[in-house]
Amino acid sequence: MSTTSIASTVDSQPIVPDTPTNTRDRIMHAAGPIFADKGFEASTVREICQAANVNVASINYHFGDKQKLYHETVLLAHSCCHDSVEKPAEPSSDPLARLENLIEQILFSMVVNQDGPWQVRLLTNEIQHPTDTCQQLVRDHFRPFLVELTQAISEVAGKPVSADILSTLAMSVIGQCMIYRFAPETHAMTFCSEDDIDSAKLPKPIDLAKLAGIITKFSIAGIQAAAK
Amino acid sequence: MSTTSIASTVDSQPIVPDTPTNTRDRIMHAAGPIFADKGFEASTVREICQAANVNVASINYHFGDKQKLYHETVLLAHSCCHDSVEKPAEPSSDPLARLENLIEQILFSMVVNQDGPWQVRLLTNEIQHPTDTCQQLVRDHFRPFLVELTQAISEVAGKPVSADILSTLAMSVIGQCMIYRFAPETHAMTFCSEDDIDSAKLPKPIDLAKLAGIITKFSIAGIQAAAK
DNA sequence: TTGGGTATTAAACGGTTGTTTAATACACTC
DNA sequence: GAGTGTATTAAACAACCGTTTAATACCCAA
Repeated sequence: MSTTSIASTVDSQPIVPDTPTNTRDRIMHAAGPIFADKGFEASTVREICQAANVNVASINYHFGDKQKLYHETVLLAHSCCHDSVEKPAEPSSDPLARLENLIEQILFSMVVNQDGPWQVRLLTNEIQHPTDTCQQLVRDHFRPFLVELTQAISEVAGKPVSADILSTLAMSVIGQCMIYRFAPETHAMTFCSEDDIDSAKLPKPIDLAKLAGIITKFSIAGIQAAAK
Repeated sequence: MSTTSIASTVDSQPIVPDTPTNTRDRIMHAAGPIFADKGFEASTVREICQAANVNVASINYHFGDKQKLYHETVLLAHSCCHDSVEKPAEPSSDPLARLENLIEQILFSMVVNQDGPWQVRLLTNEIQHPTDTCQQLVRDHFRPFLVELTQAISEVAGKPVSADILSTLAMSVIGQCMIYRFAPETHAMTFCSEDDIDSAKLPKPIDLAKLAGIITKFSIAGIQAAAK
């Protein structure tokens, strides 16, 4: 509508544009938050197309059907999150520092984007109700990350511990972070006074570094206690 | 159909019968696992009625509409779970023992009923996407439990700690337990080999006591480290 | 037996779903 | 300019949704 002219010779087109110009991307960026908020079944192609300002038939034309649109949207969300997390250039040789960095990674990638981007919410839904799309995510993303985490935990423990215990410890670390993603509303309802429920949702990004520090200290002590 | 005769004078009718004889209860017990598996929107009144062996009009007759059926089903799930958790008759004076018992309570009430009863799954869904029904649950169940937990943590810490830190520690304890509920499939997919994904789902009830022990030891060390 | 309240049923209701169709608009090569 | 392939559109499609209706079956007091 606005960019009809000659500029289609690529050039200044970012990989993930904020306001995508082509119809296909516009549909996915409109579908993302809707799928994330309401789930697959409750989201209708009509509201997605209305949000994207495209015709209802566009989804079937560009993606085949609603299910395939969902699949591609989840993969897009994954690639966005995967890239946005900042990893240190050189992994520290200190296992404690490495553990703290890993905890920060989980916390930031899973919590910080709360009310902004929709990608994390969509991925969290997949974690809980995995579709075929999720297996791909596990293989490409979660498992490699978990190998790193388990290695760091093993070094923090100092002594050798069984694989079972090791995976339990990893779950404890992950659980401490993920709870802030899984139960934010309930967390607010539980801790806040009855009146200002909306006021205090998730921890602010400012506090996240401090939160990561607390969880790290908590975890280091827990890991070393389990190794004794 | 089968029990048409005189026995309607109550007598041998349990409060929560396994195979409810009256239509209203049969609908709720059929709706529970369906709502838990597929969510509110994706569940249809027709499949619920088919599972309950009742007419489609029965839901509207007995509950008004689909939404009210959902509400009553969640409340039923809550009352079932609430009653099934075993609390010690006398709360121990030892804060460590009390913490371990609380962790066992979360773990057992949230994990042990995995593939059997549907109640926990339904409640977990409510925790993440709270409806009006959830506020009632928080007030009646979660908040009182959290007061107990926070009190135990405070005593385990020994020294006085700020309320902020205290609630963070409580979240760490809860998170370690809830992760086994929130991400069971992903957990299996991540830790198991590619082939036998279905074989190892959640920890068996047998292992849950051991798991509770590990989490407790982990948490005690973490709490005391945070208090230093 | 009669009358009335409750429970259950088959059938139909209007509305919405995801998807398809057929026509149109556009950009480009020959 | 004719022809071609792609992109977009309004309209229609059959199927399904939650809900309503009106008729029927049942039980029990009068």
